[in-house]
Amino acid sequence: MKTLSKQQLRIKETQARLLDAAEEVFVRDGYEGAQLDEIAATAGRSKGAVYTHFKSKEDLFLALFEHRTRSYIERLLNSLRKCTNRKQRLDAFREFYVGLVQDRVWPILTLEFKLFALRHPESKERLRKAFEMSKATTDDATHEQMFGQLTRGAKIDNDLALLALGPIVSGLILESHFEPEKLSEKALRRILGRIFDALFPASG
Amino acid sequence: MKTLSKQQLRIKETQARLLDAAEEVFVRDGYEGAQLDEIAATAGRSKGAVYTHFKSKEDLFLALFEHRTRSYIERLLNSLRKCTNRKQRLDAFREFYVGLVQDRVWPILTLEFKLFALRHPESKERLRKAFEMSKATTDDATHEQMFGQLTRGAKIDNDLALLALGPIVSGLILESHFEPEKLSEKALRRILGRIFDALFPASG
Amino acid sequence: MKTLSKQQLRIKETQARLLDAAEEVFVRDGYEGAQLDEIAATAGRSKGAVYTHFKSKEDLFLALFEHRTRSYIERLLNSLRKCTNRKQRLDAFREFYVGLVQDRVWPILTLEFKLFALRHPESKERLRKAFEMSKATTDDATHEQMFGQLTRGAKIDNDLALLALGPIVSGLILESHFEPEKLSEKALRRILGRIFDALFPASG
Amino acid sequence: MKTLSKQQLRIKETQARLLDAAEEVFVRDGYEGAQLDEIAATAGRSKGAVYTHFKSKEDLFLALFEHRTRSYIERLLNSLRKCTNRKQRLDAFREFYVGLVQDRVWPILTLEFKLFALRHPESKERLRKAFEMSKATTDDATHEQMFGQLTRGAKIDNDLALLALGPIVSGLILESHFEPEKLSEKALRRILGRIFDALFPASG
DNA sequence: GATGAATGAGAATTCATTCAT
DNA sequence: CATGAATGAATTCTCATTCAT
Repeated sequence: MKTLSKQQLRIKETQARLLDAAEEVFVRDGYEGAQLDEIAATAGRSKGAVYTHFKSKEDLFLALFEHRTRSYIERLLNSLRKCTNRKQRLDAFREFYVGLVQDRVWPILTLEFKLFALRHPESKERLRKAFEMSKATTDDATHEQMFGQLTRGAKIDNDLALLALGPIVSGLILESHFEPEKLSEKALRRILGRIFDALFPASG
Repeated sequence: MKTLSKQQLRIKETQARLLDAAEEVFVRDGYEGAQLDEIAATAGRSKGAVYTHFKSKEDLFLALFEHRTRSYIERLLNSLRKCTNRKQRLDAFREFYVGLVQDRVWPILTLEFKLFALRHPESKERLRKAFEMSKATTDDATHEQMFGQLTRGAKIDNDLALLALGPIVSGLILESHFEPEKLSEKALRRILGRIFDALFPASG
Repeated sequence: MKTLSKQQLRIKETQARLLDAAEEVFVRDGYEGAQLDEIAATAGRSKGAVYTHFKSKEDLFLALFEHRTRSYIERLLNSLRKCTNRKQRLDAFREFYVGLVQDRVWPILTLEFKLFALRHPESKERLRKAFEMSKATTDDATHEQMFGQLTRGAKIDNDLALLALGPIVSGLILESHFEPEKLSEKALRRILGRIFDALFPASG
Repeated sequence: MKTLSKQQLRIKETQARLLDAAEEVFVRDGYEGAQLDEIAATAGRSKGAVYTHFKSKEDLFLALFEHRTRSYIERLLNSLRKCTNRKQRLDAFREFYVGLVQDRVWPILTLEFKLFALRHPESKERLRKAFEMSKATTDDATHEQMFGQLTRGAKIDNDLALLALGPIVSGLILESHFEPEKLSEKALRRILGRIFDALFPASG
């Protein structure tokens, strides 16, 4: 158990504040539209502080992605760890995705990252690693624990479905901003649930 | 039927070129990242020409959205018009959505517009009208011609599903840029088809 | 004889103004210290205009060097052209260098360019070409017309002396800013004259 | 003879390291281009340490000038002190200047200081004192010891020549960076020697 | 004395927009 | 209608300087 000095605490806090502020501003204004000035101000720090901790706007953006990705994976793995049988695991997994609907931020940010990646081939490598990370959540063992032993064809379908879930959630959340009444949280859950069940029929 | 003078033809052509160029550049670089200079150059015109035809960058962007939206609606209505019975109509409709996966451009542009709308409340009104247009495709009559007479609950579900389809396609297309092998066009069609069938079970 | 349109004239004028302003400000403040803002203002143009005509601050700086180098060479060649015999030519040459003493600007700018070149190896190639240009003034023919047929050893010494003259003038002009009374124009001429004669003894 | 405590030794060392590092970086990058960060790093210290010992970047720069000026004067006076007659003294003096060509650093730094002085009238006073110091080397007594009793006119010429020598060396050293082969150390010595002899003919 | 996180003024550069031709 | 020179607001990033530890 390491005790952090006051300085180290302050540093940690600054970084956390900056990441939080970055998330808020990047989601609200998009990568290009976001101004470092505003991120800094939102974090209660000065512009310069951003550069003490991140090499550039892009670096901050990517660091944010990596950081949040880690959190989400952590969260998913945690809830999977609590499960004791296949059914529970699958339900936890289903709930994780369906539950994303409550999160107005991450799915949008995810779109932003993907669009960024599309448009900045230079940072492709770094983003690839982070994407990798988020896809690798379900290694073979975990996969089997959730879906059981599948035929090769069914396995491939499952993988595809896994790949598709995130983007689908993102798309839906984005749309819900324009039809908040029709695409209420409840409605989204129902749609997503139905899609999930259609994509993972093997889970029977 | 009016014949256009050479002058008018040139104008039409310039506008068409600019819209095409705008589409290419906006998709590639995003709204903020796109430069009028480059759009103009891609269209084989100069920056100034853009301003002859459009009030501003934003105006060009919105005009593009309206223009393309009209095309897509046109296309959908055309294929529906050719149908003679409910089954055909539903299939045409299904094919329209599933077929979008061939289009690497429009679904991405759609995301871009939505994100733009989210972040530019000033132009919300204009965008709302265009969105309206694209949603209104399926008025009650058309709706019934495709899905038959539905119970109120089923009708609502159907509406939701209609709303959800576009964003889902966009999300999937975007993702496919990062997993082009796994999310091949064929794979996307299969997934989308399955989702379509899950969302429109009434269509049986 | 080409007539320039009003537009072309304006462009020419802008470029000339910018180069003049650049010279003034670069000499006064040094390359790093010079602000584009001020150069633009001095030229009666806006910052943006600088970028219409030059790619960057560095580009402006280098363009200035090339431009001025060309002028000086032109001037020297012109006065040499008027000469009809060796003695006249040598005197013209001598006068050119000694006369530089009146110019508070070019010798200092020359130092600035050299220091810049030392510190920006990236643009070495471009600067090398300009330096080349200024050294190549005296090709073999011109050389012989001034100094006559020299032995190999004397020729080498002459070349060295030619190389040394410019820097010596620059050093002296710079110093004269700190001892304006002692290093008056007259005093500088005397010193330079004496040095010239010591370096070109063959000229007898 | 005071013995310094460990503390005091450390201070001395830090200052010496900082001055050395400053020299290296200022020469390499110029005053404006030099970054305190890099000077500190080169000295094996942190940025903060610079401010413990010097009030500002400018202060460090000026302190460096003063310090080095003192060394050079010291060195010259030392070699003069060893001499027992006029001829020896004059030779020592000549050798001092001609020998400067071995030093790629001080002559360039000298230019940097002069240019700085030109552009920072605020610190003119402080620089004037240092310049004074370096010029005052040769007080009347020393002067006479080297050059003998001169007529008023010859004395003035001598003074001018003394003033001119330094800048000439600086100019030549700078140029030699661009023509290292032609302006080799040997070539420079020869040119400088010739110039020296031309400027101090009285020394016969 | 030494550290380095934080500050914030400052500068180069970009780019949508205007307008004379 | 089309051009592109010119504008100038806006923005990222730099770096000397400060200060709590």
